[in-house]
Amino acid sequence: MTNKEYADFLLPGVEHDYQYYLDKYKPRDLDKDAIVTRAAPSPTGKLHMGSLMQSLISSLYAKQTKGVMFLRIEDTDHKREIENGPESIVEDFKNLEIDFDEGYSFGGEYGPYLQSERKDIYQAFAKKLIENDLAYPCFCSAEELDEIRKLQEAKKARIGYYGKYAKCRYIPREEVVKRVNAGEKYIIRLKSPGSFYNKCCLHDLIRGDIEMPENDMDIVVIKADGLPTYHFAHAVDDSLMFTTHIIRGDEWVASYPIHDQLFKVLEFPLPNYAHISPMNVKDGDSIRKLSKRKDPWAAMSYYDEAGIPKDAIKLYLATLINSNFEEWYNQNSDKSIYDFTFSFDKMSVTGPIFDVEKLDNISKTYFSRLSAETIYNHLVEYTSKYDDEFNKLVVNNKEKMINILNIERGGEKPRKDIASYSDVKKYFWYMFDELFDKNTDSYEEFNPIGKEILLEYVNNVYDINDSEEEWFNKVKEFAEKYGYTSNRKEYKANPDNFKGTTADFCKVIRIIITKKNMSPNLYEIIKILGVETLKKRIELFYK
RNA sequence: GGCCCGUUGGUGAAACGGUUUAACACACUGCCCUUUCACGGCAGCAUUUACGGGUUCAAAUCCCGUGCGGGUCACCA
Repeated sequence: MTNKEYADFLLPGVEHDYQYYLDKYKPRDLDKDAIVTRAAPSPTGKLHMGSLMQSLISSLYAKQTKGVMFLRIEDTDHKREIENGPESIVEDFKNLEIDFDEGYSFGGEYGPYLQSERKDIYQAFAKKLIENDLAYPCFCSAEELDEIRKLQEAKKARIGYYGKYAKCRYIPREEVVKRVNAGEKYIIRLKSPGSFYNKCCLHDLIRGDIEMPENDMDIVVIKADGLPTYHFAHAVDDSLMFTTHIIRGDEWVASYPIHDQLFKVLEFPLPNYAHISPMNVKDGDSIRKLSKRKDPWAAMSYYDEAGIPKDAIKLYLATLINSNFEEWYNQNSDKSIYDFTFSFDKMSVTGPIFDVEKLDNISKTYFSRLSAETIYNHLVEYTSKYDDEFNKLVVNNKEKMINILNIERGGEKPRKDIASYSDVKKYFWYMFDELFDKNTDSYEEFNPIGKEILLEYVNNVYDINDSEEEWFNKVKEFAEKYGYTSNRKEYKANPDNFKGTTADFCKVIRIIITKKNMSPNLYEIIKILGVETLKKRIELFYK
């Protein structure tokens, strides 16, 4: 039996040999510096902050080098897969506005992009290994493996399937044939040519050079279901798909020696690696990895519900990716994150702590730079999904809503208060009678003024056509008549001589019409609300 | 336990042996502006880079050790 026949015997029914695939996938025709990268999620759940971070970084580098970013679904573990896994991932990426140039559901020359559909490809390369005596079948059961582990623990030896512990490595070919023919189940393991006492070096783009012992573990290459392990799939896929940069979580650093060896043994050139640190979160006094279970804000759905724009999140992540991004962006606020040149060596080796307050600030700044029309459009979209009642008001009062959003917007110093689409209702509910009338909040405190005085102001003094300056002058004059001085310094010197300042007078009006001490420009609010509403709310307050 | 990584203020961080009395941004505090709250402006906020040694004329930066934090050791990715 030749080696080739032996390989066919162990992995029968494989349509093509590896040379076929080597010929089939041609190198990409791209600029020399173009980065080809990918998102390679396993369909085991929803996308979260960590996935966004990884895919954003990948897409940033692909875009800025005119490279390619593709999507590959790593569905080699059917046990953990959720229903509609791949579709749900595509959907999530769409919502996050991460664009792919090719990949699962996007098409491309290097597919299939669903690993379960590449079984033949992996097996073809596994056969190559067998032919070269670099892989062998293993008949060990879970129990046997467990025994080996226990033995190693007792002897304080390194744990794993290697060296003399790799007992199936030494089974003669004749016996293998006999056992296979007898129907025994087996998997394919790498016959590791490495030694624990040799060094292997990872040249990481972010972390620099890391020296580790060479791999000497006979790791599994093809599992019992015929599908590859992550390690083997990584080597085969990223070679055949011509990925230039592997950008992935740092939990993979430790298995780099395996990957290094696999690429060599398969005679593939090594790609570049960039291992990114996971995002952390402060939990009391300790710091831990962001957790899908414990941290509601780890899930992207949290931001969708809260109405925090994806672009604001990306802006925040960009500041974590390259800290000099923020300064650049503050000077180039009209540009997008894709206009900034990110670099690997400015990326931090330590995992950042997710800072909700910083996100909040960035989101506020982001909103302050949007036009009222843009916010309006997104608001309609947001409320249609999460707030029917408000959605009706927003849709039926388009002009009014835009006017409201326009208060203190534009110009050099736009107002910064809205940080999410849900904030709009929180800050402006009182602009709608429908919401005001059923609101049960109590009025914030202030020193009262008689109803007659207020009505006198509304009926005799206020004119909706006044400019802001005219309006304010009239307010000052009127308030002065009732003991509210417009001279702040005078008031400070002798507070007892006055009932208050113009500010105190305005406060009364503000609270009566909004219930709150905090609101945007009063003049604009009254103007949008109109005299009738003003009167109605005064009546309501004194009722 | 083995292997690997990290450790600069409340947070993200800059600094790549001397231009550092450790940038910048967020948060916080105070003042100013002001029709409120914000925004904005100004100022303050690490006597010092986890700790201990060493190398050097010179260390946050290089080396060693300790502590602490993290990752990884699956037929999971």
